[in-house]
Amino acid sequence: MPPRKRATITDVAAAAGVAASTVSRAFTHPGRVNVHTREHVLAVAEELGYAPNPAARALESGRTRTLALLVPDITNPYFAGVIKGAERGAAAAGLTLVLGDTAENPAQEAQLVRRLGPAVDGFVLSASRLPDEELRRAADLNPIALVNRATPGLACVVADFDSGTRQIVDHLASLGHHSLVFLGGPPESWSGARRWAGLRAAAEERGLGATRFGPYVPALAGGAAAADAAIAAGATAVVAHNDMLAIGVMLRLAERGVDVPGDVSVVGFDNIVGADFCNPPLTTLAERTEEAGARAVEAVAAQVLSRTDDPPTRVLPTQLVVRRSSGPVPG
Amino acid sequence: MPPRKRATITDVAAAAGVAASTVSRAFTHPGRVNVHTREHVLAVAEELGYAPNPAARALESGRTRTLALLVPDITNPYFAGVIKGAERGAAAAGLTLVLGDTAENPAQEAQLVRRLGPAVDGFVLSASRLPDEELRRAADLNPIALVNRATPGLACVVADFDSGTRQIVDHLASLGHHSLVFLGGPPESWSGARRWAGLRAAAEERGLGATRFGPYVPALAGGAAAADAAIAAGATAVVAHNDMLAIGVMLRLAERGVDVPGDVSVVGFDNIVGADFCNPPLTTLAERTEEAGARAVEAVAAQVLSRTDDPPTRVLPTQLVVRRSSGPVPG
DNA sequence: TTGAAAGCGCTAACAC
DNA sequence: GTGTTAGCGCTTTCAA
Repeated sequence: MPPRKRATITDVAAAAGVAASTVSRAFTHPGRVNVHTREHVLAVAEELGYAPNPAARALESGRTRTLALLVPDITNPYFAGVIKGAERGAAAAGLTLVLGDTAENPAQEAQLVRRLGPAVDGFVLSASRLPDEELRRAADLNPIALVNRATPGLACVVADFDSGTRQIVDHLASLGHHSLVFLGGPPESWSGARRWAGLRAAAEERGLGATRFGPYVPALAGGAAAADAAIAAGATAVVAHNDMLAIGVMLRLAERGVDVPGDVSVVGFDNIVGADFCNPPLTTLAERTEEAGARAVEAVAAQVLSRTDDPPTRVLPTQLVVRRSSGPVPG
Repeated sequence: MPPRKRATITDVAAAAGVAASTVSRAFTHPGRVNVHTREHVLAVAEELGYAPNPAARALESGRTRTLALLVPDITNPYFAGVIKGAERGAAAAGLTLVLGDTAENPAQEAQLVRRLGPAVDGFVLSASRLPDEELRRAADLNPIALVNRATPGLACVVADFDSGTRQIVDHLASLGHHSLVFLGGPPESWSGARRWAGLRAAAEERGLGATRFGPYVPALAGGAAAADAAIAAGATAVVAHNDMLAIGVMLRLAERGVDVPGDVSVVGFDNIVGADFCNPPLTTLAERTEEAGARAVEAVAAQVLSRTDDPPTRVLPTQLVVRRSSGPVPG
């Protein structure tokens, strides 16, 4: 069964008694056509419910006016902000956004990049799991911007983890803690590595001890093992790979009768929806995820217009949101 | 600046020493080409990094192998499940998913439908705010499936609110409550109307009183006003339009020293991420949002293949998840 | 089994 | 200011 028939530019041209090219101009170069003809053409188009066929435009121009955003897990609230920001940025630039879920799987990510490549003008890759080399190869075919992943030669938007981790360490130090335990996430996570590196450096600077446990599943479910390890180690302050893990940790701590923040302070990363209403509300490092998404789209759009040799890396500020899960060291 | 050059079918044909049509066949009708030629062609294509241009295919066939999913608010965790399910369904059918955020705005939704129409094979509209008539008009041009919205003549996937609301009322009745207060969401919300209608009917059946307050903003922020109204009315059980509102209500109740569930029981709708870790964990009606997304995609895909006169309405079961926010009536 | 040629809807280059 | 024409990359007749 054929798709419903839509009015084409020829239909409009015939109905308006002009050439197809005039209809085309009326839409794309309104200035280059007589005001009267244009209005007439637009009226006829409206009446016929005509809308230009993007596929045909794309074929001619090589531009699809479409961007793809690939995220590891659409349901992860962290990416909701990135998606929202990218959506907003794309809409502002008159671009369509295609969304892809890579299921945290590099192979799936590579396949999507390959398959979507010819259909889009560029990619925003959020928390990409692809090796640097593969990213660069993909960037030869399509403009790419990375979110929370830095690869030399590619446009990147990253959170300022150096400042962020220092804020966390300063906060814990000011509460009298002498050491912290980092509950790590997936080993391949670029931002996970940056978080730990930053914490470690800041802790050393401040004379705090810092230990890393894990890797744990960066989800509620990963919290039990992480919390048990932290308890066994006698930690007074734990910093989790992300908020979901942090909340999972607090759930387990409560289950085991450990008071937060009385016995243990808990800090997360991301400031997701829910960090404000979990129990106790979570102290966490807020990233500007929406802005990151929007900026990444901008970066790709800019590269579409003029290929840059040295695309920029943008560092977005981070801010520690102190809630009730962190408090003075016990004793 | 022109987009990067990609290998075209002609490049592959030239490199393989065959005609373009043979390359085309090697990809689309593998059976109709000599095994040797095909393998050779595919090898050359692989080497050149060739991938068929979807825009060109779409132009010829009128099929884009792309579906659009429109949601009122991407960041709302409720829609994360729908998105995930739709994404999965689309991937399974070899379709690309385009995502659009309508910002809860009917005009924006209409514009997206219009603009995306020629670029996609069909739409999944989640919690559409469009009037029935407009939906039907859009359905003349593109196959459409609705999620949690029923419009005669269109394919719909809806949650079983009749059963769901009965489960809620039965649960409250079994706890000894004599009446409930419904804290309503947006007046245009189809599912909001269904929820209230169901609660009301079930309450009457069970001999419980049921009152509706609102409308409130269906978000954390709407909770304060809603909670205050419930307190003023002396409610022992409140059912909120959705989980975000319910959690917002609990936050305000805690602030005002009202114990949940000691003084007031709170029930939500949606079972979002966070309903399990808010304080206290929320009793809520779980919908199968992922399945809804996947089924809706299936429904659209089926209509693409053969236009049906009477597309089906699918009702998905709902299940009350009892957590600690609901308890025996006080006194 | 394969090649040549036409055409999908649109835009741009070139006439007039 | 507007019409004519060619061609974007691909699939699909139609011949061979």
